[in-house]
Amino acid sequence: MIRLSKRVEYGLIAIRHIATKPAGEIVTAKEIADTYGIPYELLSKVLQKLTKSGLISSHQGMRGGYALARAPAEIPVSLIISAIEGTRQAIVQCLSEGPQTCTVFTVCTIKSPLTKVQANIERAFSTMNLSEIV
Amino acid sequence: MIRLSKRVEYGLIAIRHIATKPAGEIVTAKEIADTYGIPYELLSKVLQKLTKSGLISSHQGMRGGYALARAPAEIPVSLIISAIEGTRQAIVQCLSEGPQTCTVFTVCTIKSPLTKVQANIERAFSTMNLSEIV
DNA sequence: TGAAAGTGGACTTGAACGGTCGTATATTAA
DNA sequence: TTAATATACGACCGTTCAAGTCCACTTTCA
Repeated sequence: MIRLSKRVEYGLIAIRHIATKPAGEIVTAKEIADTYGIPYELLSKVLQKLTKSGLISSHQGMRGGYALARAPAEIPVSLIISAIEGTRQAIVQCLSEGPQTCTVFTVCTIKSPLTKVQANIERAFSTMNLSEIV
Repeated sequence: MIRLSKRVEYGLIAIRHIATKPAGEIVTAKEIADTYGIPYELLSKVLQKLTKSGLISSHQGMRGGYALARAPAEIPVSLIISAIEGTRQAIVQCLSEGPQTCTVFTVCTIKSPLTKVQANIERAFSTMNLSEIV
């Protein structure tokens, strides 16, 4: 009924993998890709997104790799998802776009009831953090 | 971050529209399509799905149309969604497919934590019914 | 009988996603 | 200083899927 993208799936697996290591230990993208059979190039991009969002830190060059940038308890699942998917999207267009761009805004009737559902979903993702996944 | 399909969106708008009418009154697909600016042909198929699932009843021929088949309080939003989307899908492949088809099953580590998130989402949709949307 | 309504299959199109390739850049060890 | 190893990043491709369209058929009532 509702599905996370492969990117997010890979991102969750990867960041969890990093979190299982002793704090500060550096993990390469290749190690993660090999361990879980994830396409290396795709995983790289996901990790780069997580880096840009400040959830993990990257270290270039030889002996480089990735490490957590925060404590696992400080990383809610919702942040991981929005970091990877970029534009945060709502369950219906009306909720994520401005009212002026919604074609059926004046007659749209399901908007307000769905905000409640939306809030529930958001909470489902934001109340769970990385420390609970490890 | 997570989005309902247009079909579901149209379905919710439509069934809500039907629910606002006096019980037993018949509403045509054309009326709904015109009112909300929804493509008629697409809406028809959505309504057909809702009909096949027994949420609404259809009346063919002239002066035909659709009416609710149950009381609004007996129609949870989750049923509307699954009626339209057909196969109920999980947020990650692992949860909806059998374990044997999941390529990373043996090493997949995020499956069990995500079942909790999944359950929360399901509950968000199943606890709300049509009578609360009208 | 004809107009109005639902039924249903086939098709097109566009965007998004998963995945790949190639290259540039940074860092470290020898 | 150089070679190896790692991330960074943009361009590209193929497939899939959702949205939308078209059209032929059936049913019903006036």
